[in-house]
Amino acid sequence: MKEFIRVMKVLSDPNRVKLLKMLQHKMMCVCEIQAALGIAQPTVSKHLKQLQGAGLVGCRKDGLWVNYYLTAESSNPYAAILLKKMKHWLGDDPEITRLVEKIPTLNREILCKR
Amino acid sequence: MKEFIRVMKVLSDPNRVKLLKMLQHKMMCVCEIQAALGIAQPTVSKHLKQLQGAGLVGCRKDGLWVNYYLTAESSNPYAAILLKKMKHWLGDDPEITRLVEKIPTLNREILCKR
DNA sequence: CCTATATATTGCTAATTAGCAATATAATTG
DNA sequence: CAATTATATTGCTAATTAGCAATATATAGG
Repeated sequence: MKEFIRVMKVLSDPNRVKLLKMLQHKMMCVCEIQAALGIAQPTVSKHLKQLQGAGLVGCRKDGLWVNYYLTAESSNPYAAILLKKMKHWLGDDPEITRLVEKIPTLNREILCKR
Repeated sequence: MKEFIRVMKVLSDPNRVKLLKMLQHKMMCVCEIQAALGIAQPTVSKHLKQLQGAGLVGCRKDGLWVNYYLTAESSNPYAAILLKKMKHWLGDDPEITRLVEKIPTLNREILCKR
């Protein structure tokens, strides 16, 4: 029950959903996500921590950057199923499409250093 | 997006999840649900209203009673899919099984009148 | 129409949480 | 090791919400 609730709770925030939809297209670092969503960096980190706690995303350090990605197989079964379902969802949402279109223009070399 | 968030938010409360799992077995009136969950009647009504708003349950009046049931086909596509998925979920959760076992013992004629 | 009863609504409180600014940590570079 | 930079953590505030008690609404029976 607790596992289920955790996934549902994590999926009930628009910014976290947008974040997952972006990660469907590309591994991303925190500053790229921050630029795309237009929210403060600590807020992004907090969202990512929750997504990680629910088994929806994982990360790998690469120097100063930390790359976040969708988990291939989660320890949380509800996470795995919902992630799969979400691939077919919200693809036509205007807010999501606008975000996804923005992804290729993000350049972490330029975005950072501030 | 809004429809999706709404379903996820509604599904991220333990009492609402328990309620749905009970409705999988039987149509129930408010006082039966109240007795099963052990929470105040207005709280039950509020949960039911949210579940209804997300397209997860419907209701039909029968005299003084109002019978709530899982929606066969919801206007909210996410609701429909999640309801279907949930049929195979949490069946082995101890809290859920305890609740479901209690259902046959509930008698609305006795429960009410207070 | 008056009473009883099942459910809905309202008003309130305590707990949770998304957001930010400030600060801490960690890794790279000179 | 000192400076820089990407990310994480902490502390705080405003907004949301689960819960209850009190009250309102609606329906059945006398």
